[in-house]
Amino acid sequence: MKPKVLLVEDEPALAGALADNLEGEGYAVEVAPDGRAALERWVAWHPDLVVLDVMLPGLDGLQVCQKMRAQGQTTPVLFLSARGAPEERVEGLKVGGDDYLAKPFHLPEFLLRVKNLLRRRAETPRAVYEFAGHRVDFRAWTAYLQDGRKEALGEREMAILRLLIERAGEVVSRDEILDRVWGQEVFPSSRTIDNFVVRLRRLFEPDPAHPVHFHTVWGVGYRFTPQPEFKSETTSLKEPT
Amino acid sequence: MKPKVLLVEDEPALAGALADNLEGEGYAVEVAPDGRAALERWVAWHPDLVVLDVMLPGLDGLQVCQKMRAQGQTTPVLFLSARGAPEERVEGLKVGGDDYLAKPFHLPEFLLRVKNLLRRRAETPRAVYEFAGHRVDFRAWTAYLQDGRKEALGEREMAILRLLIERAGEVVSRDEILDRVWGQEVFPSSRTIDNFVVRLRRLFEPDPAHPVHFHTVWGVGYRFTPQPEFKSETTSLKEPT
DNA sequence: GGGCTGGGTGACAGTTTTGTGACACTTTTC
DNA sequence: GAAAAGTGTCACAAAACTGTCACCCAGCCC
Repeated sequence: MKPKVLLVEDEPALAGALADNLEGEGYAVEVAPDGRAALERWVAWHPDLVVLDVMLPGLDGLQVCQKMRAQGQTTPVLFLSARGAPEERVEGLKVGGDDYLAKPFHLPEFLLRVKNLLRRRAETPRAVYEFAGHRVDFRAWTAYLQDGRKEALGEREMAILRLLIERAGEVVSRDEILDRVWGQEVFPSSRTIDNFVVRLRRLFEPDPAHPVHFHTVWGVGYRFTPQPEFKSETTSLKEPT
Repeated sequence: MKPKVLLVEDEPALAGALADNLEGEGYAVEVAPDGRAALERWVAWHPDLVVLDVMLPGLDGLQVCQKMRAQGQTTPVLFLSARGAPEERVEGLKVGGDDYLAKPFHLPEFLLRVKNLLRRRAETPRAVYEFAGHRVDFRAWTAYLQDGRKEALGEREMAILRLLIERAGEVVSRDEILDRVWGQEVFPSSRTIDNFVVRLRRLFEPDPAHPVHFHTVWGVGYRFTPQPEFKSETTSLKEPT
């Protein structure tokens, strides 16, 4: 899956240009025009890197970074600032920024620094997920099943699994899966997604015909549930023996 | 254990001052006055971070960094340079540098950036690595195989081996191998990496056709596993942590 | 210079993954 | 109920990717 970059910049022209360039490098980009929007997108989207302008209307960049760090998140942050005063740079690094670049900057340098910071993404510790006795290692692209089997995961397989797990408990629509996993350009047939879900069920479900973890939400998409819970509202309708 | 910083700077006054400050921050510091000495100390001492002046007598900083990267080493590198031209910064980042600071710089900023870079990696690279009865000596570019044979390793061969070993258990993508071993500018064909892996397998795998250590991760890259893992289908014993 | 040696390339033959269409089956809607 | 819409599965084709091999090239050491 493409690395996700959250770009926080209030000047539309610069924001647009940077976004284009980042997209050209193969990143998924979202733009937030101010601090509040930045925090909101950050929580909702879980970007892999935040590019943060220091001067912003309302909440400034430093405060945004501080807020994020206060929540124990280690998402790398690259500061951008018009004033390149050393004291300010130090401020930025002190509140937990990982890099600091003064405007106006050299575009290739910016892109390289972004790439550098993202390189660390693979090293995040939160790469193993466990549920119902299975263990999925996203770094090793491997699933250790409950029964001890070890299975290698394909790229798409992993992407879908990761997406569903990230949204555990929520319904993820087919459209969104298509968007996230395949990108806007490609449109595989609807059967394709099903196929992958089938495979996931075969791997993780005790009884693939009666899924406990990978629920189908009719007319919309799928929902992943770590624990086979019995929610009164949903199960009361029909329960086959 | 104190983080080890190798400071490569030919001007004695500056070198002394920086060394003092770094030591004041609690790092163990060694100083190398030129490129050749830098490589020598690097091999012998295995620092956790290299602070590298770009302009050096003889071998310049960029070349030093390139040499280190060509050996698959991922030790973070912080470049220092009198000329802050953007093109030069980009050069530095391209050969695998992790950060770039223009002289004259603000001391607190320097110290913060050092701290930042050290935050990344805790594990110290080892000079000699053993697995499955083989022993690899990265200093001597030599592998002592399980059966007693002794094999010389080429530079690239070593670089890839080292990179994979540093990331043991993790998938290392082809892109990343290219980046770290060859640098951003060179693009050897995709077959090239395969070839080296083939060679590594021939050396270290009991049965090269069914690799136990150098796994292919389809569509992405390779993964090194020190311990031969149990085959999936048969046993349901206990799992590695 | 002439033969090594380590690196790098292109071709080719596998492999594995991904995507598709057909078809049966379920759930909704009317 | 019956028609319509949406899903689960399967076999199979199309792509994409990897393992090898023979071979080329550039330094390097006599």
